[in-house]
Amino acid sequence: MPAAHARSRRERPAKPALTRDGIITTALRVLRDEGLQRVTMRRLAQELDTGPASLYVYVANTAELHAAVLDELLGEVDLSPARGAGEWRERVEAVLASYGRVLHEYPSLARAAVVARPSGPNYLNLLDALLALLKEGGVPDDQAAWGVDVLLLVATADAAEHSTHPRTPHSENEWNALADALRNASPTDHPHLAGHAAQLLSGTPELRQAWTLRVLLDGILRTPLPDAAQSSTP
Amino acid sequence: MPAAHARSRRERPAKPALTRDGIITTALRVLRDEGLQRVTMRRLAQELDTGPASLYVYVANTAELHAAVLDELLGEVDLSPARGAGEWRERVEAVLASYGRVLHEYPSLARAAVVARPSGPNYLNLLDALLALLKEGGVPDDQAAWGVDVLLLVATADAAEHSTHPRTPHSENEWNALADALRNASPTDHPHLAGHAAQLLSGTPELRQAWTLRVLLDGILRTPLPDAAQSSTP
DNA sequence: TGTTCGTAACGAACATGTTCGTCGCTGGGA
DNA sequence: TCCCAGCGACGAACATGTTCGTTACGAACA
Repeated sequence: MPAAHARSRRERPAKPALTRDGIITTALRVLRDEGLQRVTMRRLAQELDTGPASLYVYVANTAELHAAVLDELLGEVDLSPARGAGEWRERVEAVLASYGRVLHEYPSLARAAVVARPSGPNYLNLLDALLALLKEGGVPDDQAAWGVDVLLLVATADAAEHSTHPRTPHSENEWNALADALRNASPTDHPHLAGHAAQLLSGTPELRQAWTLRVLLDGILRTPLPDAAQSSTP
Repeated sequence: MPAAHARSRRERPAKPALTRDGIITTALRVLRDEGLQRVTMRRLAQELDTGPASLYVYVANTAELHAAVLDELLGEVDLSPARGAGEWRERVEAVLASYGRVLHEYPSLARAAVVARPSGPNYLNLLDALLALLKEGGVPDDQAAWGVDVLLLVATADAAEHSTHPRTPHSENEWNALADALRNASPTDHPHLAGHAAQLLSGTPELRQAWTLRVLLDGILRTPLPDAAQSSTP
């Protein structure tokens, strides 16, 4: 019955052609309206009046879709500290904190970002801003180039780790599992853990992140690249 | 027809009672025999002669199952450098390299580990070994405590990122997408990216990991904890 | 005008994760 | 000996991700 199909097409001439951009735009709308857990292939297909299979021409899989969505969201990261005044370390901290805040809004996106890193314009803006700050701080170009990668890796992984919903009992239990394990560490089996549980578990996520950032900036600033790395360009 | 059920039970008196340990052991067997992609709830249920729902009493979800499996696999990490002789930094590098090698064998496990960190005995051994090495290197106790966390976070996230199968064209494409984006960066929009693509993309994963590790160790060794962190124990 | 052919789109199918309501066994009390 | 209450186990159901083979459309050509 081809007539029925043809007619359904004719009746919807306004239907936009399937496009990667269109898919991502729709994904963003669904994300804001119903949350990330509703940003599924099927839901988007329904929204675009097609079948799930059609989307796979433009998007490799759900993870890549989420990464693309994240890239759009990255437009909300506040890069103004990069152009402002003040101590460069604090400004790096401000930019990464803003990045972290965006990731924390949509935890699953952080997880997606660990695997499939975005490469859109907003991500490039972020890279550029961080590079500018590092150079301003006197970090040699090559160290800065590798350094931004590590900074974003840590920020992303950190968000992914701390971003299991506060509501789920699972994360609570898992965290307690580790905490209990540390507190009950046997002095003979794990001499360096035993008695140090408090230290290992101390600090708020914010304090730890701030410290980690200082560790990284300090190390990036001081550590020259290995000699072998000067000319290799894959 | 209850008789059928009863008889099937009688005919299999050797069937072990459902146990978290049993589930994980079975998961390990399936992992070695058929790869991680076959370690599914349904496959395990079939292996244990039960339904998928039964497993959820002992395992919260697939991610936690994978984390538990990873914890078992962590037994293969070579911790002998921790007890050996030599420069402590190189021994940290050796331990983390071994850890990375285990993760690289089963990429999805690395991804699982970013979200749900293990807390089993093997993980504790790893923590203890790293702590021992840091202390040997003269790192203050509190800095070492926070430092091991960062070290493992980076090692894990790094494995998760570089561990998309070499076979899938997706990862290849995504990497090229980022590389192309960097190479074509406009000098006006991204002044710090333009012309520096080579630097940003240079180096083998191994060289970058080695550098990152030096960055971290150097920073961990030098950076004292913030004052506010001395007494907080959540 | 009528035919052919490549490409995009599609419907249906299969495997998976996760949850819900029910069922059957087991052990303790009358 | 019989009953029953609690609990672990279970089957079925639903939503999802992903793939396969087929189909409709429009452009090039005779």
